Amino acid sequence: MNELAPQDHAIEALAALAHETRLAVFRMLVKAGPGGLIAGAIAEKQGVPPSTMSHHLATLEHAGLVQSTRTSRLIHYRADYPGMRRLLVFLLADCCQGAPEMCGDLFADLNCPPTPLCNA
Amino acid sequence: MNELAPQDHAIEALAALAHETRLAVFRMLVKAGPGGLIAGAIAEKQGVPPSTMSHHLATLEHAGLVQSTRTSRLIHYRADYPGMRRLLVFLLADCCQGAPEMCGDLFADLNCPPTPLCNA
DNA sequence: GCCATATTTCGATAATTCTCGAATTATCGA
DNA sequence: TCGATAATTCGAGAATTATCGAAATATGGC
Repeated sequence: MNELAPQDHAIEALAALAHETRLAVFRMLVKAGPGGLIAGAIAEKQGVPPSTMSHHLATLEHAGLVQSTRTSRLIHYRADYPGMRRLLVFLLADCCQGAPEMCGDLFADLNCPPTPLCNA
Repeated sequence: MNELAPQDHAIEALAALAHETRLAVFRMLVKAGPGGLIAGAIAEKQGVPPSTMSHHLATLEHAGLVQSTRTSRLIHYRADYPGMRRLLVFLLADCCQGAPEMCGDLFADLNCPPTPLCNA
């Protein structure tokens, strides 16, 4: 229903990540892989009350950075890879006209093992 | 003096970009190239009062996303390419452990002409 | 149905950020 | 030095965001 302009979508994602707890949670979920983590465990790990964490997770989900599914009483949260990818592409988009040196050969600065996926 | 942890630095940059006017200004400066733009012109182009724009530019500069230099009465602002690059590298860093498909082959999604710099 | 568990939603306060006119600083030209 | 221009800093009100306990919702086991 609510189709947002690309830059508004990006602003929402940037704002969601611009918070100590939420950024830590998102990175934790990325590292956790596709299995994700349970809401309660996330809150405990970060040392914040469940209600506060619920707000943060809702913010991340609304921004398209995480996804959730319920299995019985537990709610699993996992990183939304395509969503994060959209943000990265948006941020990289302006490199072509104006500043290719800003993002050219980005992977050279990462300590990535040279796997096909990461350095593709 | 004030050496910030990497994630705090990233949060500052993310927060700086998570604002309609500031994001528009930063993208404008990236497109403008190394010559940058004059403060007054930026404010006029965005339709905000000079004092408001000054705050926004200071926020971007403090976050390490733009730089300024004065030439006589004019202050030139330009995108801080290494600064933005640091943010991108930080955001990409977790791909290696956990989710390489999140950022692998990112440039395939860009409408970049296949210049060596952009697709390096 | 009842109780326990997992999580969210509500609601109210605290903290932060945003905005912009007015005052201030800096620079130049005459 | 004076006046004009460019931009910033100050200050205060408006708007937004953050926090978290209490109440509500959802699920499963007995």
